[in-house]
Amino acid sequence: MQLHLVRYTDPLTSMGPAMKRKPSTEATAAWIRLMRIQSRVLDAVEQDLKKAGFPPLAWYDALLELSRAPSGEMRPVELEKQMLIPQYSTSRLIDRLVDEGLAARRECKIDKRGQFVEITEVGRELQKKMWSAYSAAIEKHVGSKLSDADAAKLCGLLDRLGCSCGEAPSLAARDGAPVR
Amino acid sequence: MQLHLVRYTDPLTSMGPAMKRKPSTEATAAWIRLMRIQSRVLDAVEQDLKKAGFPPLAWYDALLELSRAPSGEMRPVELEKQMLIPQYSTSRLIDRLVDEGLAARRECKIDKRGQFVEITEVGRELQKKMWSAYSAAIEKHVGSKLSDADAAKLCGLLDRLGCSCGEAPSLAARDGAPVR
DNA sequence: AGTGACTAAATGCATTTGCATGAATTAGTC
DNA sequence: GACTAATTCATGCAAATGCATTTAGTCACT
Repeated sequence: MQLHLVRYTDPLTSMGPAMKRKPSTEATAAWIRLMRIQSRVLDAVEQDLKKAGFPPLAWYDALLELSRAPSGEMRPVELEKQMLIPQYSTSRLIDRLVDEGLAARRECKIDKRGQFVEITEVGRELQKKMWSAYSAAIEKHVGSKLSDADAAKLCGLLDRLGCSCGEAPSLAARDGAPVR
Repeated sequence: MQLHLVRYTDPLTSMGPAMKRKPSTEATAAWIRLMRIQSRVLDAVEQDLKKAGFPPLAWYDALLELSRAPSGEMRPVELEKQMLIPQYSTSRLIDRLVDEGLAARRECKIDKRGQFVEITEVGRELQKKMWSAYSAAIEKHVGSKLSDADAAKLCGLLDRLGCSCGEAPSLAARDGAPVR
């Protein structure tokens, strides 16, 4: 349908060595759905959490990662890799967790550039409380709209776009769901 | 519809007045994938556009909506509804488009509270140029990883989460892909 | 016409993000 | 060991975002 674009709008497209193929209507539709639905569902879940008086989801993700780490501590760099967020973002997220008494910075003796971040008891408790509200929101906005079989299919299709998202499903579902 | 909900009853669920049903591992896994993959794919596409020297996707969406509107103009409120972004966000987006000469504010005679926003020739050109890069990015990050049949399946599954995202696929793909 | 409820859009202010850079430390190389 | 490159983390600054409020205009009703 957008053939006319290819045909005469853009001579650039046919020139470069970087040949630009146009997506099928199906692919485009999938892209749109992926963007719109994700945004809606995420919004809905975050709103639920917020209404219940909880901090943003990113905090949960960080607390979950920390709580899973051996002895509840990890390096910021590691956290950064797990959460797939930029370095400065991690740094500031940790700032806020520390400010709220949910985590603490510990000196790192083996590498003096770095540090360790350790989750506190309060942090662990918050993570658990949040999971209760969070899981309810997931059920409400995802689980209740899809059979398990369909959810699994959806996973499979999405995975092909990202080439695996790291974590085994069984692990992920054990006591929480990291997001980004 | 959601028979699986009724199937099992754990003690937790049947306790509170606020019935918190836990999601299945499949649902949780789907949620995680939806969040992570979307974020990755969106990032990848936005990066491609940025590297090509183009403004953010939101600009494209707005320009596309405007270019589709009869005589290339619409009310901010309408744009807001189409794009599913907050009112203040629309207001500022328009500011930026106007600053760059991509759109112009027009007086609205029938309702003096409001206004019309009209896309300029430059705006239309930018929209077309962006679509060329944008569509290439969609093909690269979505189309090339999924058969058309699978893309269609993915659409179907996602649609069930959001209960339709407004637009008919054929229309959406005609000359662009609005995102949020 | 006057009042109050409502809608369209803009804006002030605090918070958050993105980007680039800086400071400290470690690693690699000769 | 001295020098350069790479790493870990923090931060200043500009831009973007979210939220609440303001301004201006409309509408319904009496």
